[in-house]
Amino acid sequence: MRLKELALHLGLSQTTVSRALNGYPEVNEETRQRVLDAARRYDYRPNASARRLATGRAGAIGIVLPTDRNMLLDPHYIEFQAGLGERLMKDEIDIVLSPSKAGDEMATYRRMAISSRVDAVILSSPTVDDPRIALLTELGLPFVVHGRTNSPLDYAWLDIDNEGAFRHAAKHLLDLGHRRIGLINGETRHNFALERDRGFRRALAAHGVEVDEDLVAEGIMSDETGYRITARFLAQRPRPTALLVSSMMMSLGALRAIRSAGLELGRDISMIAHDDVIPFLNPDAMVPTMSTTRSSIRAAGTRVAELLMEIIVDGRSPASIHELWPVDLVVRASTGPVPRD
Amino acid sequence: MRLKELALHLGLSQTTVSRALNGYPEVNEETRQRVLDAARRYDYRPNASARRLATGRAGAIGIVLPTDRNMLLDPHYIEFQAGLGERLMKDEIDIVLSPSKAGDEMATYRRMAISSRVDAVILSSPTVDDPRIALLTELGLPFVVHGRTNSPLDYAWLDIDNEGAFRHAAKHLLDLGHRRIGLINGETRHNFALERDRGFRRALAAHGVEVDEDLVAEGIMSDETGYRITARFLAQRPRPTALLVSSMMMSLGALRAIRSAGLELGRDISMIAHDDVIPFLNPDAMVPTMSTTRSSIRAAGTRVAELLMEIIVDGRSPASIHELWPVDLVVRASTGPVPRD
DNA sequence: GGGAGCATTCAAAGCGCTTTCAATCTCGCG
DNA sequence: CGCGAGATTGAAAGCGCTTTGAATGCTCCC
Repeated sequence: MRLKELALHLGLSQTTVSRALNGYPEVNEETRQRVLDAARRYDYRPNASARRLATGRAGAIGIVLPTDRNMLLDPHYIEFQAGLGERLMKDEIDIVLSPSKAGDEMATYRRMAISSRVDAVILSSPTVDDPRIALLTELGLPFVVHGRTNSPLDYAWLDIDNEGAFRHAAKHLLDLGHRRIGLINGETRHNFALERDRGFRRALAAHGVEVDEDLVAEGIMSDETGYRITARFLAQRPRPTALLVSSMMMSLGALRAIRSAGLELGRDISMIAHDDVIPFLNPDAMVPTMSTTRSSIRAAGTRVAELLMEIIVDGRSPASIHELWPVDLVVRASTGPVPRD
Repeated sequence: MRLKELALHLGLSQTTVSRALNGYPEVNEETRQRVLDAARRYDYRPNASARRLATGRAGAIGIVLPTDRNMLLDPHYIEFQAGLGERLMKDEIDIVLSPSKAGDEMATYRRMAISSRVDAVILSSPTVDDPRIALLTELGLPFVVHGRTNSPLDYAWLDIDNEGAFRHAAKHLLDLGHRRIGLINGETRHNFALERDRGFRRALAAHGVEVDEDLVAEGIMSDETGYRITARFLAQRPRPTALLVSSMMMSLGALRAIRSAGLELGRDISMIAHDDVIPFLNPDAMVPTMSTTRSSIRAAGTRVAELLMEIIVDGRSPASIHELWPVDLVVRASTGPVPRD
C-alpha cells in the first residue's frame, strides 16, 4: 500500500492524507479520523527511504562498530545500547551500526555523514586525544560523546565522575587504614581510565601516602587481566591490603587470584570495583558481596539518546550540553579494615 | 556535492556518471576513470536515501533489539554482532537495530518490513515455538535464523549442533567414570537449551545411567545463576562428581561455588562448559584451564551475514539454507576421572 | 556508398514521500 | 449583497538517485 493508493481509496489528495498522518493542524478533524482509520485498516506505513529523501532527515542515529577485538570485548557496550534503544524507541528512531575495520573508523564516520545515513552519531569511550571529535565537528554531523576527552573544541558530552569515584573509593580504603592499595585500571589511552588513575593518586596524595608504581597496572577489562594483575600484585612483599578495580569483570578474575593465593576477600584483603550495573554481573550476588562505585551505564545510554533527540529535533545547541554524573560508593562485604599481621 | 553537480563539473550527464560509479560496463574506460577521480577529489557519496528509494533496496539488515533485560543480558550477542559486521562491512551494508519493548517485537518486525527499512532481518536464539518465523514468512521479509525451532515452515537457518555437543561432552564424562552428572542449562524455552538437554539425556541413556532430575537446572546464563545452581547441587548427597554447564559465564559462578565448598575443580569435581569463544572469557586463561564444547559465535555471525547477502543479492532461496555446525570438545584441566572416596 | 552493428552518451521518467503555493468554500459582518 | 478572513483541500514541484528508451558517432563489410 502506497500513499497514492491510500489517497485514491479515500478520494483525497496525497497532500491531505500525508498531512493527516503527520499531524498537521490544517486538516479537518473528521477527515483526519477517516484517514487514520483507513491507514490502520490497510496497515499503511510510509516508505522510510522516500520519507527520508523528502524530509532530509534520516530517522536514525549511528554508531560506528569497530570489528576488531579491543573495543568490542566490552560487555558494557550492550547495556549502553539497550539504554539508547529504550529512549529511541519512543520516536521510532533506528540505531544504525556501521561496521568498520580498526583503522578505518574515520572513513566510516565520514561516509555516514556525507551519505546522510544518520542524523547524528554517538561516540563511546573516547581516547584521551580522540581525533573523532575534530572530524565530526568539521563534518557538521551532530554527536554526543559518552565520556570526555581533552579536546579544545566545545562538544556535547555526558560522563560519569570517574575521578571523583576513584578518589572517594581510595579515600574510603585509606580511612579504613589501608596504605598499600593496588589499582587495576582499564587502558589509560581511554580517558575514563586516566581520570580514575588521577582520582586514585589524588586521594593518596591527600593522605600523604606515596603511590607504589608496582601496584598500578592497566589492561583490557577482562576476567583474565584481572587475574593476571592481581596475581602479580599479590606476589609482592609487603602485599597490598586493598585493591581498586576498574570493572566487575576484572574483579571476577581478581577474586580468583585472591582465592588461589589462599586469601579471603573482605578480611585479608579489601576490594572496591567499579560497577556499571550490568544484569549478569551483580555485586550483591557475589560471595562476599562486592563494594562498588556504581553508575548505571544503561541509564547513561537513555540519557544520551534523550540529548541526541534534543539536538536533532529541538535544535538544541550541542555546545551547551555537558553532564557530569556523580557516582555512588556502595560499601558491601568486600571491604574491611586493614588486617593486622 | 550531489550527483548533478558532479556531472556538471565533468561535463557529463547524470546517467553516465551514475553508471561509471556503479560499475556498469557500457561506459568508456577513460570516462570512468575521469569520473572516479572526480568523485574522489570532491569526496562525493551518493545520498543513501535517494539511492534506496531509486533501487528499492535498503542496503541494511535488521535486528530487533528487545530492550527488556532477559534477552540482552547475553554478552554473546555482541560477539555475534561483531561477526555480522565483519562480513557486512565489505558491501557497506548497515545493521539497523530497532529497539522494541518486550511484547512488541512482532509489531516492530512488521514495521521494518512494511516501511522497507531493511532488506532482511536476523533472528537470534529463537524459542521452541517461535512465532516470528511465521510472521516473517507471511510478510515476505527475508530472514536467517541463528538457531532453529520446530516450526513446520521451511526457513533459512544456521545452528550449531547443540545436541551433539552436550551428548559428546556427557559421554566424555561418563567414559571417565562419572555417574552423578549435573546439567546447568540455559532457559529451555530457547531451543538451543532444549537441544542440550536432549543431548545430555541421550548420552546418559546410552550408558544406562538414569537422570537425577535434582541435578538438572536451568536459568539465565549469568555468573549468579551458575553460582546458585552449583551451590544447590553440591549440597546434595551423594554429591555430583561432574557438571555440564551451558556457558562460560555460568561456569565462573559455578567455579566460585565449588571453591566455596572447599573442592578443587579437576580433581574433586569435573566440569565442561560451553564456550562461545568470547574474548573476555578465555578458557585457557582460567585456573584450572576449562574443558569446553567450543563453537565461535562470532564466526556464526559472519556466516549468517554471508548467507543473508546470498539471499538478498544473489537471490538464493532461503529454503535451501540449512547449516548445522559441529562443535568441538576441547579437553583441558577441568575434567578428570571420577574421584575415589 | 549504405547499412548493420557496436560503443557511448543522454534526456527524461520514475521511486514514494513532503511541502509550497494556489484554489475553493464557508461564514460573519458592514 | 458583497467581501475579506479563515478553514480546508489539491496540483505540482521537488528530494537525489537509477534506469529505460532513444540518439549519436564510428567502424566494418558487402
